[in-house]
Amino acid sequence: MGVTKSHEFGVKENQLAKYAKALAHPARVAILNLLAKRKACICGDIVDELPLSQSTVSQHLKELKEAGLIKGDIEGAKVCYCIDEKEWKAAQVQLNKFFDNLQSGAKCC
Amino acid sequence: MGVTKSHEFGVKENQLAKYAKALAHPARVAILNLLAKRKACICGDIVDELPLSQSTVSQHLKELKEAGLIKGDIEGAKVCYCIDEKEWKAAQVQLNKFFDNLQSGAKCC
DNA sequence: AAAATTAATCGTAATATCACGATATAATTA
DNA sequence: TAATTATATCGTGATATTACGATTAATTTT
Repeated sequence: MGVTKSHEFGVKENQLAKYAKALAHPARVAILNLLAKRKACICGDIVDELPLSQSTVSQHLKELKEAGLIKGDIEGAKVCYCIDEKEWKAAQVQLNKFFDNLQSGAKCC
Repeated sequence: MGVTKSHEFGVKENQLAKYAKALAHPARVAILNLLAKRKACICGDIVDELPLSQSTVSQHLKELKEAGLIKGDIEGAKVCYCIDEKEWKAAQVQLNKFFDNLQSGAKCC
């Protein structure tokens, strides 16, 4: 982002932005859909499902993990990724709270 | 994003990613909070509330407008920004559908 | 009409993101 | 043990984002 001023904003705004950022690319949305529907969770299978290289998928998985939305379990040579249900629900609740804040009534313009 | 492959993904994934991207910066979250709570809607007032320059705020407003979440009404020399309630609710519904897709039950890892 | 206010846009610098191939590392199989 | 398989990481190029000051264009005020 180039010299971002994230630190000038509150914890809540940053937390919400962090979740949103994790969802801000269709590949990551697609990955989360696969995990959510348990159609695939082994890294290699996810790679097979997407039109991206192994290294790119690995990078997206890393971002999702850093946002806290998924976790990776090492199973021998393979890695099984799963949605972190607790964080997942926390993200949903936080996003909903944000959207519910819309105050209807007298329009200002 | 450099040579992004968004087009390789479905309309739904891209739509969701578009909304998420709009929320992916704390400044835009802050702006939406101001609009939602009707604390400010005149561009200049929004600028006064944020630790960013006028041109930067204007750029963020443009992105929110392009995502469809807000609209701007010209009022003489000033511009009043408002949340587009229809699109706002559409975004909330779509995000919720996405989060609700999580299938619980037997863990895969 | 001239000066001031308001907001968008332009140009640009710094940094982040996306994507890939190549390589490294670790586990499995032959 | 050697070869194979699975995944992460490194290095890099292309593009996007964030931020700002300066400028522009349009209104409003003086």
